[in-house]
Amino acid sequence: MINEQFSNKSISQLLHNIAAAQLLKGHNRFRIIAYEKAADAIESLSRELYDVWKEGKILRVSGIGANIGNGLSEYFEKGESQHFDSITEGIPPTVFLLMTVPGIGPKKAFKLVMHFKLINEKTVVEDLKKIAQEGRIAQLEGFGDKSEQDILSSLTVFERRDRQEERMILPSALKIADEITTYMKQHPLVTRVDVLGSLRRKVSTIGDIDIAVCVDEKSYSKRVCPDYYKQIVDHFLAYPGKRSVEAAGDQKASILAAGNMRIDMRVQPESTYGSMLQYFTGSKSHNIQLREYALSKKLSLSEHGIKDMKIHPPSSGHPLHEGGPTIDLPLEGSTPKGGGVSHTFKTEEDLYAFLGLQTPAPEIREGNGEIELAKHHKLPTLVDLPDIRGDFHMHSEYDLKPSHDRGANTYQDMMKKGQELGYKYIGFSEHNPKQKGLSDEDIIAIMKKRKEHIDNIFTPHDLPYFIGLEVDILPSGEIALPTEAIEYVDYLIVSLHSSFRMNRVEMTKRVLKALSQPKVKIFGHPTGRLLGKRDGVELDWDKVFSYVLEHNQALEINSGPPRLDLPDLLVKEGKEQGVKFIINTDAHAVEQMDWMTHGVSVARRGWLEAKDVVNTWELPKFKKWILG
DNA sequence: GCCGTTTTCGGCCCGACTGTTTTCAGTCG
Repeated sequence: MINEQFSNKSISQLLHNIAAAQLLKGHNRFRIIAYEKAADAIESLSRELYDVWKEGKILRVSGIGANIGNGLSEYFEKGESQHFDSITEGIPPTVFLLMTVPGIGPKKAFKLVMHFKLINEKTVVEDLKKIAQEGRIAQLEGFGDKSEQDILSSLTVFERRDRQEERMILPSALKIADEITTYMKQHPLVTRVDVLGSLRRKVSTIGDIDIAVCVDEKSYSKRVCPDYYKQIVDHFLAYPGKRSVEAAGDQKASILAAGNMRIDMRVQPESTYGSMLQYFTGSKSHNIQLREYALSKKLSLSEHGIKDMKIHPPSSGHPLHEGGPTIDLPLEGSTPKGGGVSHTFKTEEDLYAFLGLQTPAPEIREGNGEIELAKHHKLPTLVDLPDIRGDFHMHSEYDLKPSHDRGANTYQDMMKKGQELGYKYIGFSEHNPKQKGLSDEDIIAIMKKRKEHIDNIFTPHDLPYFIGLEVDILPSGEIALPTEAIEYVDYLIVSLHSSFRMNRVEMTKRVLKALSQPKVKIFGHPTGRLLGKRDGVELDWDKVFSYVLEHNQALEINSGPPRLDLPDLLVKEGKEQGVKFIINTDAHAVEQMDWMTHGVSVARRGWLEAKDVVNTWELPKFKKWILG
């Protein structure tokens, strides 16, 4: 558990503030951009930057170089940085506070603070609200009646926002996205609707939902009905699940839906839909890198297409034809600046191919080196759901007096579900019997009886099965199971379920000790995080990686939506060191065995191929591994 | 301030929307 002051959100905020301070002071604008890029990179990091820094890898984060890196090191060590402080010096802290109100950026915030002398951090929101109500903002140069009203309503929302803007776990956001998608498809001009952005990239938590709407090509080429787009936007704004309208233009709009989830929608015709898919899917970092790469080839990339800056079209306006189809982009009213030939793309594959790139899977479009590999057509073939041959972390209702919750279904139910899922083998893993009130002899007897029970109920018609157990790692590093009971299992999963706040050195010692016990093959939900509720534990991951590598063990990718643990970035780091993984659901009911798809998404985001995931292996190879 | 298979110097993503002006600046994603 790290100090809130050092959380990614806080650090990102800090760098944004520094960028804003430089903007206000008129510093070099590329320096400002650099700080903003670093802030964005940290915000979308799937691990805590503080942990990355502790591992000495802070400079590996794209966008953090020597200067910002040093500043952050100092900040992490001392809780403040002289360098950073010197940049923000002279800017009242209330400016940064007001910047967090939607619609107020650095310049407006500064202007308001200076003009109205808003220097009390505790009352600034209240003070500004009062000033707005008195109609004094509208009199300020650059402000008007409308912006005064906007500020007033933003402030009101801001006041009761407190902690509501938390991110949603993936399935909850998917549900909202499904509903709006279905709704948008009802419009006759709509030919296709896609959920893009972080949802398509399968990020573990979702901040907002992006959808793209494709309209009938005819409506575009005819151009007899310029209000076609408007009709789509209006349809979107009339969504019954809408709480409020955030913005609305000719081709895009934003609303707030249930749970204050923001939904951004954009309209595009079929002829340019590929560009839209690409633009709206890539993370900010992926898109910026892609555009920079395109620019190095004198190609300018946008959501409408690619402008070739090398060739200038004849003044008659007829575009040259080269490569894909070309049209005069974009729609009336926004002629591209500087001329250049425009190429449009119906599919993403066409777009990437035009740039000479392999198309990266959506899950890895994070700007973490995928563009570099795409140039050489060396992107990995990512593991996929059909590759999975079995689930090894599932809890049945069998009562072995477990230390934690039991499942809802019988072994037979889970076997049947496994067969339906097309699995080739399966593993059962209740929690270990609780130690309180049970003697070692009791536990050994329970474990023996359980094995007999399982061996009795299945026939050769059932899938090959393995008897496992999820065992608590005690604070001492011992496991919560008497050694003699290990005889009655084929494999053990060891997991942290208590004492999460332990320092890095002690925690690493504890985990490695648990991993050294006989028959331990899997480290379950390794960080112990619960999304939005509990941070992961502090561990020396390099040590964990090399230990499991050396002892032929696997790190679990737990598919439970509140966990998604190991996190994708650590999966990627582990893979780079040769670590093997197992994707499990941790199902406590047969329906939850369908969660496998979420774990596969994490694996894909961690760049895993099937060979890296042990439960994609053929039975003989897998058997040798798990019993080995 | 960051970064590199055309660069260790000389570049740096792109467009939509909004409000205030009247051609643009600020903000956002």
